[in-house]
Amino acid sequence: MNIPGLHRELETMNMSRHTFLLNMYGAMFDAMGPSEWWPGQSAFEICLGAILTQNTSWGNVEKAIWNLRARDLLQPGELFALPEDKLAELIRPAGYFRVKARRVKSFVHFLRREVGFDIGSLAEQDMDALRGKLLQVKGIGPETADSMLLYALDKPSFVVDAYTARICHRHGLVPSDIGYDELREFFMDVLPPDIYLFNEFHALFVRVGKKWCKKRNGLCADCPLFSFF
DNA sequence: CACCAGGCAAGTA
DNA sequence: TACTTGCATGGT
Repeated sequence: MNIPGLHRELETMNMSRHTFLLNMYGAMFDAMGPSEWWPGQSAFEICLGAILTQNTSWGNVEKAIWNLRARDLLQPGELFALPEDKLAELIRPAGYFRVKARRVKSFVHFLRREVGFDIGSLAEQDMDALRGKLLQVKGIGPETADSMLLYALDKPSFVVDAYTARICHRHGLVPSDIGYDELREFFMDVLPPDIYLFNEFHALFVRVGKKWCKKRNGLCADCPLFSFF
């Protein structure tokens, strides 16, 4: 893949993109240790969290999930039966609660017609075909779909998010306006489709980004990736 | 007070 | 197709 605006040619550093990315991964892992993502006790809970955390801090999502857990509602059938306005009130702390109630509803409707609420059997489907189906569900965009595929369904789909784009752009690897699918391919084109690698890579980007790559920040000398600038 | 958080869909031109 | 806007709570 040729990316216009790429202002760091890794080849001139006598290094392949494959090697460079794995070195970044190693530096982050050495500094942060394993992430043990995604938090959640079931595949369905992970999918739910993927919707609830859209543009929202995880702490707020935890409160919403706790509300559902306390009522034993962390199952697709239970949420299918729950009126949308009741669901909205329970997930209020996660923000955008009316929008997200609708999105959760559309997801459990998808589960019912696709696999009869048996989320485990989703994992038997081909990854690309399943990704296409998830993207047709209103409220599931590319990041949410890939999070579900990787963290809930054990599919090697690389998850890209705002931190991934920000970090890669600051390191001169990609243009700032790169699209989601292009950035995903930037990784998937050269990395082995390894579930553990993809899991940790995304988690480490988020953890490192939260700590050292906030929107306003410039370069931080204590960032584990500082030597990659 | 302003700004941000593990996005997405719908509306507009 | 390419931009813009609404959604909303809670932490810093």
